[in-house]
Amino acid sequence: MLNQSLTGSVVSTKISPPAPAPVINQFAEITGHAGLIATEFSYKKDEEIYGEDEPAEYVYQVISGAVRSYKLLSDGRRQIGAFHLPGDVFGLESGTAHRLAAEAIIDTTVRLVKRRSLEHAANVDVAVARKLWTMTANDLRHAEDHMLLLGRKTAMERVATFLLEMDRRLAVAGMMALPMCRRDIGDYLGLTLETVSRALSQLHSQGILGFSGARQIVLRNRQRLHSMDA
Amino acid sequence: MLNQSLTGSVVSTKISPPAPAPVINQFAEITGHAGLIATEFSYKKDEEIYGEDEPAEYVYQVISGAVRSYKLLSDGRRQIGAFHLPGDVFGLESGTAHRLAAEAIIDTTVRLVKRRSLEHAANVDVAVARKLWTMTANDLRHAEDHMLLLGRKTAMERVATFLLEMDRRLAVAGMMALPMCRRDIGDYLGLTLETVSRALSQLHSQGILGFSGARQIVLRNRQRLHSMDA
DNA sequence: CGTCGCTTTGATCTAAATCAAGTTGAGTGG
DNA sequence: CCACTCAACTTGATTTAGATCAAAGCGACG
Repeated sequence: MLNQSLTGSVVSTKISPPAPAPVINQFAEITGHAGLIATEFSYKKDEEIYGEDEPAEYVYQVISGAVRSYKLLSDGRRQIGAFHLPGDVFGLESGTAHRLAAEAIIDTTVRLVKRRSLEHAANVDVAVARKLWTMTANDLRHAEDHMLLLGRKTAMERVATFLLEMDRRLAVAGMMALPMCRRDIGDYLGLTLETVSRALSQLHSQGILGFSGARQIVLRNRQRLHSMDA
Repeated sequence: MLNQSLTGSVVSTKISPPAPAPVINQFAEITGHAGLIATEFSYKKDEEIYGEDEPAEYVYQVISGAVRSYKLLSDGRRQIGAFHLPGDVFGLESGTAHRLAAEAIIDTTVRLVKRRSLEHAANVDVAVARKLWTMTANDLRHAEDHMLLLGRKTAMERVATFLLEMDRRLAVAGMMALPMCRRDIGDYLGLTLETVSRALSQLHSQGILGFSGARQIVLRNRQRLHSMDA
């Protein structure tokens, strides 16, 4: 398991600073600012990036593709805590181990830097330290919102919240191409895949969304969806 | 709402450094190290400490009593994200607003420091910055564990997990005195108060726990409880 | 152009919610 | 000190949202 994250197929390795990517955020900001060494790496669909409780050697940023972070119970029940889309940083830990496992949902390329080198940069530069704290605080905010969803929202409310989240995060030209299957959505929302499917069908029949293929969705009435998200 | 946290009954205000409290943790560590000004303050049972989305002027530490942090849906459904017990820091935000509301569960005394002064200390001292990050990361870890509970555990598993958590955090001489009512427990576990009560009754009838009053609980078989927590 | 994984839809089941009384016990006032 | 009161808790009866079981569609890819 240790170094498992290095067993995927190598695509390229290069020094980063002027990031070449369609990714314009925080992580490049940090790697640029602190002169860290970033490497690119790719994973096939369903490949594990790291396991739960595995030593946290690297911090990752999605360049292309999509990742799920999750916990498992001993009998296989799974809770997905977050989906990571292009630009998102994941696997950032304050301690030495990953609290959730991570897998590529589809073929995915990530940028990665050694956790130790980020921590070193944080010791030297308060702005880096601040950024790490802010990124963890953003993950916490998402988790707090998601606890409310999991503990108290109905199935329809959960699906509405999910659609609005994905619309915000990955809609291009008013359409979203979901990278994940119905089971992943269910394991994110604390529902079964059948319940997710039924909720989507109902929204479709009400004209609130349109499909072009099961995973290509257009929201036709965001306002009504907002009114359903509780 | 602004400054609401100053409308409670004042008990005392004093400069902190050599903390007089039965509380030995992180927060005193920071206030001592960075020479911050800490104030004590008290809240009556069910009094609001701050509201959701209110400006985060202070960071708090429980000296005595107990606090619930929660979110509400518009129709009143409530999700308690965490209980804060003596020694715990709460209300720490990386941004400028509180993401959850906080209320005293019973009469409670807290120590508080201005968020701005903590942030200033973090700009000067990397160790303080690191501590703030670690505290937020610990909250995130708890939230991640709780998402698994809320999304995937059965009612009995949730109650077993709750009992083991409270046993770890507040048992004295093998007995725990719960400060919160069944409804609070339900709103923490994503259950109704009746379901919580039934699960506790079942554990009682199986001899796994003993009661001396509804909120005084002795765990008689932690191992069986662990085997039920999934 | 066939196959297999994904998705949808239908039928049935069930864990937990809801509705509804009682019971208990901590705190109050006589 | 005792009795009263009221909120908290327990327990029972019934309902229900979502899970589970089952069987077609469909569509992307080899």
